[in-house]
Amino acid sequence: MVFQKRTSSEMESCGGSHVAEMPRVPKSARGKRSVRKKESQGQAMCAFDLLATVAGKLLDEGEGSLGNMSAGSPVLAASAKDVCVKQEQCDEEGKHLKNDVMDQDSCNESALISHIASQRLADHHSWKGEDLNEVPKAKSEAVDKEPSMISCTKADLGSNFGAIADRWSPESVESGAFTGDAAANVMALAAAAYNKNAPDMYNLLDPMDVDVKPPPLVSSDSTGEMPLYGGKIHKSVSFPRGPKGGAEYSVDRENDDDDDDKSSGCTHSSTATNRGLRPNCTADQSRVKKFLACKYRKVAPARMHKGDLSYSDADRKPSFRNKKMYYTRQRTQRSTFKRRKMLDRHSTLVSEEFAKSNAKRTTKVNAREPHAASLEANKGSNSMPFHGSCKSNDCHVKLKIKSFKVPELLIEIPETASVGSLKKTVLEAVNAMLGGGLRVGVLHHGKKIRDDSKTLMQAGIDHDDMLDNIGFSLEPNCTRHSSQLAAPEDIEFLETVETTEPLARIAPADSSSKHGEVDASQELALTPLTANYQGNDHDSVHSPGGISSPEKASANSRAIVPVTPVDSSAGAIVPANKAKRSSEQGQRRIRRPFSVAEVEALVLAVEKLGTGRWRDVKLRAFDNAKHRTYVDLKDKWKTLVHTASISPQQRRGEPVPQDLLDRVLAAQSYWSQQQAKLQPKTPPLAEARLLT
DNA sequence: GTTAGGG
DNA sequence: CCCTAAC
Repeated sequence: MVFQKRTSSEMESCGGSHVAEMPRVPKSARGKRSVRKKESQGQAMCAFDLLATVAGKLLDEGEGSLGNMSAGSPVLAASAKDVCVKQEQCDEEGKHLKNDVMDQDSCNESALISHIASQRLADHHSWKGEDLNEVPKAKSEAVDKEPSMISCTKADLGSNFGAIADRWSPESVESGAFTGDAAANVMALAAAAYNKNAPDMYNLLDPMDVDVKPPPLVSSDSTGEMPLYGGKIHKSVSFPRGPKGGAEYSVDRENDDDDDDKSSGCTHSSTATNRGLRPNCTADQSRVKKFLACKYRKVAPARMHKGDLSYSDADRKPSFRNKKMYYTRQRTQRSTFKRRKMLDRHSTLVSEEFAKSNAKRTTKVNAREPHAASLEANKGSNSMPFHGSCKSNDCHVKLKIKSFKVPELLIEIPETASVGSLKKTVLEAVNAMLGGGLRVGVLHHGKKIRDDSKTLMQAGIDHDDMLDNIGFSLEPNCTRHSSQLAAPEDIEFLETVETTEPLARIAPADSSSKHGEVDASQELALTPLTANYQGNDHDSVHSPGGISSPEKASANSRAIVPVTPVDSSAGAIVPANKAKRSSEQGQRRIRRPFSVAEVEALVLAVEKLGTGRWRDVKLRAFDNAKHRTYVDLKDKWKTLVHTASISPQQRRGEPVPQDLLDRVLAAQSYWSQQQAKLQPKTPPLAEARLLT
């Protein structure tokens, strides 16, 4: 009598009857294991601190020694040991926060369940979600914090900066040039310079925060999705639901996802060390620090030991992997966690892989320096030394860099675009440029000094010049590493970043406005990307979940083409190893948020089949959605249950109709109930009676 | 290959 | 989504 249940239910055309299947005896007896060891994480060293300290040491030892980094590396390594390892301090906060939330959740849920338990599934529609919407204070507080965290994590500074700083570092090191601060300053300056060049955009750039909530973009989210299930979704009468979540819903999600994507992209570039950051231990930054620290733990040693940049990611990968647990536990908050996870994963799997979205990011560094325009590199030679260091003479010159000139940027954006998108667009443009590799140009009396080997003196730069006659410019740099950087890996990495990334990101989908020259390269860059990253969020399938697809993402921010005035051969570089890299096994599956329709189908199936039969659920409702595995469905259900048990304010992504969530809870409670009854060897009869 | 859970 | 233990 056990066997027929499937067939029978399978044949049911899922009307309103929820009671269809005899729950399969759950294998839940399997003990749950939370085996994974939590390795000490307290060891996490703050990358910044480390860097700062090391840098400090180096600097303290005199600029002279900085001039020759070939000998500097050993110094670095040595110094690193002495550096006192600082520990992440802001962890607690996050933990508490989480606990709060969790506790509340569980309370909510249990209360809810009990409430539900007494009801029959059939009338689950009757109870309103309002009951669930009460938000315990602690909870709301937690929620309130979220935005800031997100924005920060998002700005996660780092990756972008890190990547850049990192890319600078080779030169910096060799020339004894930049310290973390310098790198940061440069970044800020870049923005500042831009502001200067485009005064009217000053305010737009000023915040420099990546848009957390860009303006709503019309999304086609819930439109073409039905085909997915080939008519398997039965709109039974028992599901009175409002109009499907339309464009407005998807907006948030898009941003959300875009967000994630960004973060993932950030990941790629994150193999870099983030020296541009300041070790202020704000809650936000601490996360960043943690993240960075984790990475840095691995990267730094490799780098230090090798004494140059010749280390390959191949070397790092394994260790990254092994240490994963170090930070897995550091989760402090959901959203942050998610991001970090992605980052971690990426770092381990495709660490050196193209820094997908440098262009998307900016950092708090900028944000905190709204007036970067007047930012000063007043640390003298410490932070802004020239290539031709004044090693030979002891008279150091003090520099005051008021601004950097930035290559012209052309931005074209429809009038209808929102300010937010404008910001984003500009930001992208700037970042694309920055992310594309920069170098500093030095101008003396307006004349460019090209010979790096010249000493300042030889160049005719003396004290008197420093303040007024010296100018710095940021220039796109696409050739430098080919000669300077040792490791092919790095070159590859950089090239990838420089070319495909920014271009692809910005490339207008409709070639409506491009500047000829760059065009071709865009094509080049875009093609391979499509197979990887862009495809990342772009649902190749019918799934409307495909959020930040290029079209959507840049719907309002069309053409931004960094026009590189200098001899930039950018775009000439062919992203050769793109495919190779991405195709490597480890590639994380692209994120495909469940659409409301999918959720509905899932709910429907679960209502009928129950939890614990995901394979059947899959076959039943998602047989045609090859990208949805039963594990996915199971996971989705898990999240749905959770989602349903939290306040609407805490939910993210495309809103799931409350009634659906209600059904989720109802079904969940119902089926868990069934399982419970089965556990204590309750004969199937009981079930049969219940199911009647 | 499935399930169930933790991450 | 990923990873795994336990089936």
